[in-house]
Amino acid sequence: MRKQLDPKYDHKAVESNQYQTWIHNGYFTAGDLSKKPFTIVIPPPNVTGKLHLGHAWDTSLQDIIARFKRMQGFDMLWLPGMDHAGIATQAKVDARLRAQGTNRFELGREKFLEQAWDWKAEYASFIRQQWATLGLSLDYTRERFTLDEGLNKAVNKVFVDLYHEGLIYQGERIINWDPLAKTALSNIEVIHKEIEGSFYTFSYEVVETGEKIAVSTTRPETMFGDVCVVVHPEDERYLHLHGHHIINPANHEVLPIITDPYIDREFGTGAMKCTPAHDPNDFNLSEKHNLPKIICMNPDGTMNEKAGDYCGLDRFECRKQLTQRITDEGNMIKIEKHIHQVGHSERTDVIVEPYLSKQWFVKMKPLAQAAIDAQSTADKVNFIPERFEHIFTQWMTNIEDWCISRQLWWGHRIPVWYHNETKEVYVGLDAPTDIENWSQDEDVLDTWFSSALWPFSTLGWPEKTADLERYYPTDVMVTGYDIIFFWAARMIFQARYFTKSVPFKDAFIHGLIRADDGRKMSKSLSNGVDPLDVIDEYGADALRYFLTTNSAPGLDLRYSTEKVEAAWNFINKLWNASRFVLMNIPDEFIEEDLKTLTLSSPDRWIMERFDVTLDKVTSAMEKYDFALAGSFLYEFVWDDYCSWYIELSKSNLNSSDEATVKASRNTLVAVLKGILKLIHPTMPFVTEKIYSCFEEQALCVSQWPIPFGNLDEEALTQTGQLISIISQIRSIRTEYNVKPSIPLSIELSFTLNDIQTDTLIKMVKTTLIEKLDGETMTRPILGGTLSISLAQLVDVEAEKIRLSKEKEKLEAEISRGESMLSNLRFISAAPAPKVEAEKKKLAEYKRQYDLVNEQLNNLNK
RNA sequence: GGAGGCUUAGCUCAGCUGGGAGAGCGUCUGCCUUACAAGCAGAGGGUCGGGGGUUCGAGCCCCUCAGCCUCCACCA
Repeated sequence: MRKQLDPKYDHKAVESNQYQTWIHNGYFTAGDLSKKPFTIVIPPPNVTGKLHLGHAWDTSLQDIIARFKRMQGFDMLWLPGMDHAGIATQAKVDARLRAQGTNRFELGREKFLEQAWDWKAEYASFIRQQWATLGLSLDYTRERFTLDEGLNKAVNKVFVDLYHEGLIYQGERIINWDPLAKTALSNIEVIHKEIEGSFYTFSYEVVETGEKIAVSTTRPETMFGDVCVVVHPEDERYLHLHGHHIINPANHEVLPIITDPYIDREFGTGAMKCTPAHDPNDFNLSEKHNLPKIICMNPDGTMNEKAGDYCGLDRFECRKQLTQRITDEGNMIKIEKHIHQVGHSERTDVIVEPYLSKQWFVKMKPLAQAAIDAQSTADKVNFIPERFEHIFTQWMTNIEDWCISRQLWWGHRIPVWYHNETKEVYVGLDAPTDIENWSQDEDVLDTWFSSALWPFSTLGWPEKTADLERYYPTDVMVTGYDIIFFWAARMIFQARYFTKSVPFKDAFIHGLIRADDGRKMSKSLSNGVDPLDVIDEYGADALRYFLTTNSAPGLDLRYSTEKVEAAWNFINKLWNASRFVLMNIPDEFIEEDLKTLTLSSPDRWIMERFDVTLDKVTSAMEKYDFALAGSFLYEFVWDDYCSWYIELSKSNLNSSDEATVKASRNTLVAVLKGILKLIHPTMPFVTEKIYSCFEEQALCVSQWPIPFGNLDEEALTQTGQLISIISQIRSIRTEYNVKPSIPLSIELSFTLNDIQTDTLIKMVKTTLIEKLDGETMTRPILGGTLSISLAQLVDVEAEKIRLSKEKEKLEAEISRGESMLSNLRFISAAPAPKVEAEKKKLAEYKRQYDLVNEQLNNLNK
């Protein structure tokens, strides 16, 4: 008994259990050495929480590519994995511990890490479940985690090698400090937000002359770390003060006045306080002038003993109290509103403190330059859309050294040991043998340090594994433009350096998903949409179709319930069309080769339409333009297959001629199966379900369609004419308000066969007669004319108006065509097929014009 | 201060190398036609942000103006 489909499409019934079947059969396990490999590694989601719509989008795109390539006959490897997400996960575990009334310091490093691993296990299984719900064709036999042992080896190797090459160094520099997480951050982990602050101008007394000068700052609390006041050497206002001293109004210490051309005379008062330990520019000045660097804050953002009475106070509270005191002492000149960009921690959102600290850095210039240079060779990363390459190269060009050490516990421990007595530094893959005399660096590496190695470390690098050999470099990386800097760029330069190749040939960049109000989805706005909720209501197939067919490449996507519904409706359409096919084939139906059958003209017509669609869809998918592919499929399924072919096939299916019935059944099935294949990458569940009614073999491992190649011009014309007649009659019925239930008789300038005549009756309740009596009107249709007796119509005047409009339209078309074709520059410059097409069109318009004109004259008689 | 994106039908958006303006939703009209009323068949609706230029031909290329958005950036 052939499998049947439920009368109603129920996405829950369709989507449950399917995934397990795929996985159990190992359909997604790569390794068929007879095929050409194609590789994608998943951008590893953070184990900080459940996946959001952005992930659903990103992974759906990858799954489309993976399923498409698999069906095209590639040995498809889509490697899954997750990211330990250092600071983000640690913050989550910290929060959980806080809720349990404890903290990581009470637990100690080891116990804390156990907790973190528990957290990871919990969320990893949740994420895997979400992947399953989405239907992602991942090879779980190769799943990796950024903190697993193999990746740790890769990380250590990279660190040690770069260190020995002089590309990793330890240095005391101004870094971005997160006082809440108490760790250093890299530049891109700092979010600059425009906020309204105050611009304080204080009065400083010059020791030698007793006069007062004005100095401004936005951060008065850092005055405890000031070491001098700097003016421009040629600033006439201050020439007489060179070599003099001032009194710091914060702590009344005497500081020198120095000069440096760095100072912008136009800004503020032209006199700048210098705080080397709390400002990168001031730091540079201090290096140049050999000034001391005074740290006045603790790692948690409170003031230290340098702040005197304010010691222990939070930096912002100190700011408040200090400015009050200076005001009380009469040294406040003014406080102005000041709008400026202030750095915030990406993860904790607190204001970042520029802070002098000893950290590990990657020297970026040589690495970046190599990556940039390679982009002008054949062995480059193709960014799709192209414009993202400029964003990449620009960033790489202006890059600063990368601060990679983090004062966290959750992450790859830095492979550096310090000798307990000699303080000697040892950097190596293995711990020193006399380990008892050494202490390992307490810090861990930036999460992105390990993510940067993801495309090759997951395949076994630095070991020369078979997988690495076979699947690397990967073919495409799919990711959002928001992490080009964080991730894509770093993968590229690390791969370049360590594997001497690109990490991926294509970088397919998509946008961000937005809420239906057009704003970013965010917790604070509570406009976020949970993919699982959407799937529950509409199914994963509908969600996937929505996500992948509703935006242009590289642009953002706005969530829209209506469009998810439209996707559901499309699936419903496909479902019902499939039911129609199943209803019209007997249980014992066995497919036959279409070439051996006597195909009707609609059969050939739909095959030709399919071939055209196959071609367009395939090439759109090769270009990752899934929106375009989706619309081709939508039109073909809904318009060509359902609205026309199924309707036209009904007469054939009812035919008394066995061969006609057989051909029609076979065509219905063959084209439907082709459709299922084309749609499968986008909507795997419903297509697999329907396909199972026709085939034993799973759709996901079936072969991508090949063209029917059964083109027959005459058959195409015949069906084209039939469609033209039906459309014309439908228009006439609407124009003259002739109810569909009222039969019409028409006369044609050419003949139709019995089945076509039958179709006319079925579809538009119209019969064909040889010669109409009385007055008629005649309309042009494809390759001929259609006449209808005026007696059957209600309103002759309306026809006159319509004809006049039609005439005007045709006149315009003809004049357009004629002017184009009489233009020598067009004839010579335009491509020949274009010119031919225009000639053909003009001839057809002229034919129609003559007809319309004649009709109009008749009616006006 | 740099860089990029967007502006097309009432709404949300497509429009690939320049060669007759499209879709979904919404609106109007008519249909329970045995795959589908979450459907079917028709219809209406746009001087493609403004201006200029290149071209035989511009939604698409160039210049310019305006509005919205995003990213990058150390001005105290």
